[in-house]
Amino acid sequence: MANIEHFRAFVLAADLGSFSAAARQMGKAQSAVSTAIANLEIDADVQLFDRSSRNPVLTEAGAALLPNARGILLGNQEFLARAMSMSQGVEGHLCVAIEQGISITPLLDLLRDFSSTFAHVSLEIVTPDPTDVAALLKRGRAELGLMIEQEGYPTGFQFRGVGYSRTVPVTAHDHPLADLAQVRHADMRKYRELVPQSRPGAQTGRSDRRKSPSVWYAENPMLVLDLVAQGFGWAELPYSIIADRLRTGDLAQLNYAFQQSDILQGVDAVWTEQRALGVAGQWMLNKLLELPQDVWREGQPVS
Amino acid sequence: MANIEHFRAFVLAADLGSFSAAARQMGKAQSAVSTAIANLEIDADVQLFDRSSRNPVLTEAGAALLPNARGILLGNQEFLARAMSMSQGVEGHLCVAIEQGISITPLLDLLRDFSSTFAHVSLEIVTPDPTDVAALLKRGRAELGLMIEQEGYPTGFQFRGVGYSRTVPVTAHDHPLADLAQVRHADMRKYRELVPQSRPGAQTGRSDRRKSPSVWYAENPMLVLDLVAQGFGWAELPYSIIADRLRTGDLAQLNYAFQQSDILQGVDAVWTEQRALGVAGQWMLNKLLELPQDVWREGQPVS
DNA sequence: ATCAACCTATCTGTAATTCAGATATAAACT
DNA sequence: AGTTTATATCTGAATTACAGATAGGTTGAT
Repeated sequence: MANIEHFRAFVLAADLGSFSAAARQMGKAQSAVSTAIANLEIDADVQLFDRSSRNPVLTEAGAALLPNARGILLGNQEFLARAMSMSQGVEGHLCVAIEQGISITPLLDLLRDFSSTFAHVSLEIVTPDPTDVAALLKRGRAELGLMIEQEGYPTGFQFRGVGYSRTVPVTAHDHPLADLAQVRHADMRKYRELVPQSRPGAQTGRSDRRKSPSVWYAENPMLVLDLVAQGFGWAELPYSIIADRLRTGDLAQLNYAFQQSDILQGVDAVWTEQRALGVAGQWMLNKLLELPQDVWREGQPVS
Repeated sequence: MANIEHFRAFVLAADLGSFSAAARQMGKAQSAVSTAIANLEIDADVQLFDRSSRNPVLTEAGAALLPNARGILLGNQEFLARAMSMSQGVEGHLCVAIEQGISITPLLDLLRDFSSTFAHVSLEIVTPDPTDVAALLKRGRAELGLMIEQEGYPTGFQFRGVGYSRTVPVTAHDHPLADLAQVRHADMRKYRELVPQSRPGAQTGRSDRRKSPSVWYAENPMLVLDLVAQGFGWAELPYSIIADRLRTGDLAQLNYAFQQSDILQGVDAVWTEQRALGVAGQWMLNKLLELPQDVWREGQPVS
C-alpha cells in the first residue's frame, strides 16, 4: 500500500516542480511517479498538485501536507541510519549514572562532542542517590557511573579516577556555628548534620563516620540545601550547588579547625566487567579519562 | 520496498510480544508478519527480535529502533488525519495578523480551544506594524486580521468590532510633562511624540492628527517604550505593554485636561471578501465575536 | 499561427511483491 | 509423552509496481 518511496516521489516532485524531473532523480519512469502521486491523492482524498498548467504546482493542501511527508521521510532515514550505526556495534542507548552532587558543568563540552559523534545514540543521564549508582550498574540499568571515590568497590566493578569534586561545610548565615572563627569537632557534634543520601544503613564502601550524633538524611541535595538554609543544621555539600547561595550571603561557609574546610573528593568513573561497554560507552570513558583536571575547578565558566 | 504496514507489524509485534497476535490484530496471516519483520531486519541489517524462545523478544537494537518505528507510524497517521481534515474543507494553515500593540492575553483561551478543535491546522500569528495588517490580508498572506478600528476600510474588506484595547499616554517619570497635574494640548506640542508605527506617510483610514509637531516613528512598540523611558518624549501606548513599567514607577501616566486619559480604542476583526475564510478561520471569527467584553480588560488574569 | 520541446495521464504487458495457506519444527505447559 | 501454540519457510495465486508507449496538453519561440 503506502510505500515510503511514494512519499519521496511526492516530496521530490514538489521540490523540483516536475514529475519527470523527480522520476529522473529517482531512476524511475515518469509514469511511476505519476501513478504514485495519484495513488497518494486517492489515499489521502485530497488533490496535492494542480495539473492545469504545464508543470504541476502544489495545491494549498499539498503545501500543507508537504512538511508531514518530509517528516515521514526523515523518520525513515533516521531509522535506517540508526540501524546502520547499531549494525556496526554502536549501542543505540547509553545510560550514565552521575551521583547527585557531582556537577555536570565540567562535562558539558564532552556531552556536546558526544551528541555530534554519536548522533544516533540516545543518551540518558540519571542522577541517583549516591548509594544507588553501583546498584544501577550491577542491575544493568546504567552502563557507566560517576561517583565520589570510595575505599573499595565490590568485585566485578572497574573504576578509574577522572576528576574531583569540591565539598564545603555550610550552615545558614544566622546559625550559631557561622559565628565561630574556628569550628572544632566538639562544636559540630552539638548540632544536627544533614546528609544528602537516603537509606542511612546502605552498605557502601565510603567511610560513614558522621561528625554529629544527630543526623538527618534526605535523598535530594536540593532538599538538604533548603533545610540548611532554614537553619535545621549543617551539611557538607558540593560547591557547585551552594556557590550561588554563598555569594548572596544566604549560607555561610564553616571554617574547620582540624583540616582544610574545602574537601576535595575524587570522582571515579565506574563500570562493570560483565556488561561490556559498547563503542559509545568506551568513547565516553576514554574522553572522561582524557579530561584536563582544571575543568573540574568550579566557578570558572567552561570555555 | 519499505511498506508502512511493515513498520506497523514491527511495532505491534513488539507491543504484543507475538507475531501471531500481531497478525491477528492486523487481519493478516502469521506468515505475512513473519516475513515483513524478517525483511525489515534485512533492510536494517540488524536483528530486531531474539527468536530463541517460544515468543520473540526485542533485542537491544530492536528496543532502540522501536521509538523510531513508532515515529514513522505517527507521522503517517498524522499525514492521513490532516489530509482527511482538509478533504472536508478545513484549511491546513491559518494566518492571523494581529496589529502590534494589541495584547493576545484576551485570546489565550480561544487559542487553546482552537488548538484542540483544529489539531491539524497549523496556526501562524504575525504581529505586523499597524499599517501593514490590511496589506497582509489583501496580499493573501493572512486570512484574518485584528486591528485598532479606523474610520473606513477599503472596498473588499469586511470588519466587525470584537473588543477594545486601552491606550494610555505616558512619559518617563522624570519628564517635565509628568509633573503637570493636568496636561493640555499646548503642553504636549512642546515635546516630541513617539509613535509605534513605521512609514509616517502610509495611507491609512485612521486619523493621523498628531498632537505634537515633532514626531518620531518606530516600527516596534517595545522600541518606542524604551525611547519613552529614556526621556525622548511622550507616547500613547497600549496599557498591556506599559503596565509593568507603570507599576515600577519607571514611567508616568499623563493626565489629560481635555479628555479621559485612558483611551479605549475598539479592536476590529478584519477579513477580505475575495479570499473566503475556511472552516477554521470562520470558527475563529465566530469565537472572536462571541468573546465576552470583559476579557479585554487588562490587568486581570484570564481565568 | 505553427512548430518544437516538454510535460502529464493513461494504457498494456511484464516483472516483482505481497500474501494466505500448508507444512515443518520448536518451545511451553499439562 | 502429549497438547497447544508459536515461528520459519515453502508454494502458488493475486495484487501491485513498474517501464515503455501513446495521446493530449502547455509553453515559448519562430
